[in-house]
Amino acid sequence: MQKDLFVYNTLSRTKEKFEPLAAPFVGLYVCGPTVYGDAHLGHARPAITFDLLFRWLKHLEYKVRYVRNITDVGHLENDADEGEDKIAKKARLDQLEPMEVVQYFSDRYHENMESLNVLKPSIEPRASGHIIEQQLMIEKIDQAGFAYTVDGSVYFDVEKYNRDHAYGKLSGRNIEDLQSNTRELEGQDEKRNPFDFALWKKARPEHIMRWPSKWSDGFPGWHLECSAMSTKYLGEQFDIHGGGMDLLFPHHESEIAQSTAANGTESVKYWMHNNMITINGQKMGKSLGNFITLEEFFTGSHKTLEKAYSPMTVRFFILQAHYRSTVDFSNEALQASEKGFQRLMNGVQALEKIKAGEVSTIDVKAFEDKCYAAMNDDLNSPILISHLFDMVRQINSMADGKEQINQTDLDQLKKLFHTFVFDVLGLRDEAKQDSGNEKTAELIELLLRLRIEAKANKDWSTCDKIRDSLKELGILVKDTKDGCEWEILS
RNA sequence: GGUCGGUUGGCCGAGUGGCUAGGCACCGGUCUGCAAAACCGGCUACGGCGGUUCGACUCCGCCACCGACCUCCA
Repeated sequence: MQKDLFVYNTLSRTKEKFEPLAAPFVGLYVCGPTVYGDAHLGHARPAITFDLLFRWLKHLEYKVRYVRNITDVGHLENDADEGEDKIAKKARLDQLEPMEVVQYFSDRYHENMESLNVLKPSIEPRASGHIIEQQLMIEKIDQAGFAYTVDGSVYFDVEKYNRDHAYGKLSGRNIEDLQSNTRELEGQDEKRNPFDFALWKKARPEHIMRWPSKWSDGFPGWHLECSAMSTKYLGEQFDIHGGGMDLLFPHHESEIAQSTAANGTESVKYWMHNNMITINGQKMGKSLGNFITLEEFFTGSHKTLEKAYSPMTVRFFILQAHYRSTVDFSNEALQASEKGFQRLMNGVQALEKIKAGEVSTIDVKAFEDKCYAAMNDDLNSPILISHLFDMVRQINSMADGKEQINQTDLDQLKKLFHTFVFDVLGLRDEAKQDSGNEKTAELIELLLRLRIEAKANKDWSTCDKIRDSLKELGILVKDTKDGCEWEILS
């Protein structure tokens, strides 16, 4: 009934049937954030995309080990020799210990992820905690003959690797093109070829993040941490590696080369990449300076934002586009998502109040099949959401007495709706959360009872006064056939 | 310049060789003391030019435009 999951594999550029290397176990590795600044909307995309995958795999009863790293070393600011470590740079500016910066932004990241209802990964390793593993991997690569050392720095010999392996297979490049297209950067003279990349870099005297090694006091190269940590926690071969499309080249390409060189085998079976979030049609990114942090979305404090957008609005907005499409940010789009999300939540609440009848005019089984089909088709969350909206309409019709449902179907529908809305899409009803205060709820109920009395007496002015006053407090009153409902507006 | 991807209605965003999602906005109707909500209905598009086909938004070719990557980037 659940059919098979198909995922788009960047390696083959096609959707492939997902078959774990060792079912029911699934190993999933995703490139996490570099913690030297607040997370922005772009960071929410892979987090939510792979959260969706994680949730779906678990729903399909796979036993998933989800590893998402935190990058807290490496990643040079400019180029290999002239640049300084991003973390170190930020630390010097703020007069903080590098690890203090890392801790601060890691905590902020975790808070953002919690707000977005992103599940914690099974393991969240830090690059700085795996220096030894990275050094050991360099040695393996060196022993295999794919590394060379120049003045305390170790480089990966791409040309040699390419003789027996296809460097560029993931990103669709070939070494000749790279030869002619790689920019001439300063201080690259240590490398045999411009496309070679560092495995270990000797630290200059002022470089404060450094570790001792047999080659030099230095730090590991950009791409190494993911290879080392994925190997450590998921094995030399594992199922899925995810990340943003912008990491495809050179990061993931180099990961493949490193792992293959070190272990002798191809490491990843399925490569999955989420697309970018754009703003005014351009990628939102740190380097372009056009990013809006998640915190700013939640508080509405960025000048581009017309208002604050709740975490669930942001999550829903992202889920309404397929993960492999770009999604363009705009206030209009966010507000459409906000309204839509509210409609969905209202539907969930309406469903709770439906009373079963004798017969069903609703096809619950067809609904179920369509939902599974959507998710199994490369996590097509927008299609899933469209089916949920179709069902919301039917739920509302039931509430209006225009459609009917029997007890068996009703139970099943409630279960399905709950599963897909909350467990799979990972949404949560924020209004419900806000009204968590029982006293508040009781007070509102009291006022509404008074209003119903006034209404019975056709005392419209009292009636409207209560409704209007509540609205000013952010509480929306909706009359129904036999009474009224209320909800807290965000 | 190279590689890859995109161009869908007022906006966002799916998708398929013929039956052409969904949300938001807008318009009309039902309901309602009024409003809101809800329901019903309307609005209904696939960048341009050729080609394949009984039939293309969907396949192919060319062109235009946009973007990503080629440097850290989610």
